[in-house]
Amino acid sequence: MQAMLVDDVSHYEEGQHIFREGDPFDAIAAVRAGTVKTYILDREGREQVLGFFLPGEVVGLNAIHPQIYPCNAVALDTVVLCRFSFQRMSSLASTMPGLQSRLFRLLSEDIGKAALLSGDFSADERMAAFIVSLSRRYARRGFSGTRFHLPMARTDIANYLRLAPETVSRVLRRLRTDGVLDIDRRELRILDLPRLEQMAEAILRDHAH
Amino acid sequence: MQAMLVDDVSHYEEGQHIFREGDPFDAIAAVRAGTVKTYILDREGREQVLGFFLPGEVVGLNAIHPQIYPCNAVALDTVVLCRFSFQRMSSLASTMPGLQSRLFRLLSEDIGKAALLSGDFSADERMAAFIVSLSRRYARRGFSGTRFHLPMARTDIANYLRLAPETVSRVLRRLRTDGVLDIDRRELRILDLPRLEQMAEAILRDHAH
DNA sequence: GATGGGCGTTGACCTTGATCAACGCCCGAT
DNA sequence: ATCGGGCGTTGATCAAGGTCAACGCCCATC
Repeated sequence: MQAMLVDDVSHYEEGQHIFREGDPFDAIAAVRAGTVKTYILDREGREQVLGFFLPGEVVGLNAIHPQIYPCNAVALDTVVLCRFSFQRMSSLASTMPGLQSRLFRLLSEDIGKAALLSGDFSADERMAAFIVSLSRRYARRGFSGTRFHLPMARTDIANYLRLAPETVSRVLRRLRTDGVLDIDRRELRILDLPRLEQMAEAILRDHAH
Repeated sequence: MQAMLVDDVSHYEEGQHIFREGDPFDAIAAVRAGTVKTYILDREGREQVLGFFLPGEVVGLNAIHPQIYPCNAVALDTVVLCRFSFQRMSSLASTMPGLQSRLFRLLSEDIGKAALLSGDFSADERMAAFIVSLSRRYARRGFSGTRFHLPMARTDIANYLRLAPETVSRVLRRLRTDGVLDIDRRELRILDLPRLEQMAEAILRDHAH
């Protein structure tokens, strides 16, 4: 069924844009490999990171209405994307309840995801939630959930979590000192996942499966 | 069409619960009159406000998946609700593209709404955005956009905006001192809407009509 | 009328994370 | 090999808003 709907498989080099704010929305994009970052630029041209998308995840769902991408998406490393025509997809959804229900589900999950940062959480909690979320998403796709490479810069993590980069460094150092994780630049190893999950639970309570 | 789908019109007194966390999801609830607050309770039983729903707005969309309400909804004053069976609605959506498209739109708008608080915004910006958002939503339904009664307590506003109640009082006092608005307990009058909108624009950029 | 509870406001003090100002490391270009 | 730029880390200081501790107002109940 999925092969039936794939319009396009495309490759992007690190730093290439997949879509830009204002582009017309016509397809749902699923990441097959690599990592995608979405961001907006504010009035002064400063970047605000909205999210990171790992293999198996769908980018740009919030463009369904009003059919225009409200943000930019850029490849953080080499990315492979599968595109599904939304027009064709929603027509088929009319006759295939399973597909319609799948779309409702994806959209409903995105509501949950957007709430990740809307709480009043400490820097520790945010950082823990970010790491646990990555861990779970990598594990869900068959990758290691305790040892992974961070494809995004500290400044991007900080921006996404609405923290200063200095604070990200400090929290990571504290977590390393406490024996919760080990980190060397972008190589991360989780040493005490239950501890991290405990720190993250207030944030991730809606996403425990 | 809408009359065709209405299962139920019900009334709630102030303080009555409309649904509770864990209740099975079976219908979409549209507010016809009054105001609804949604909240969750954390592990220690503390309340976290998730949103306020005005007349014409739909409560509980994020329950579509996984068919269980993830939060509580309570009437802040006398509330009239219309319920639409989601089962029937989604079957009909399969054959009526207009309805399906309307559902996608409602869900997509909810993603946008959840992002309201996910940024790194000052107390002033949050308060301004809250007031402008209320103003626009009241105006959209034909009520006055510059003079309205706040149906929720300061503690609820503070909780929703992730601020302390003292801070809400202080910001409102500052805005009154600056001549931006006048407020006496729950009666609010906006005196300088452009100024408020300017303060709110970083937050509301995604929600401009 | 008196009392109690809920709500909102106010001032003083405290805490968390941001800002500012460096420094070190790594990698690519020359 | 050297240099420059980007990235990450570290320490000192500052600021926004939270916490704590009141007080005043309003309304319902007795």
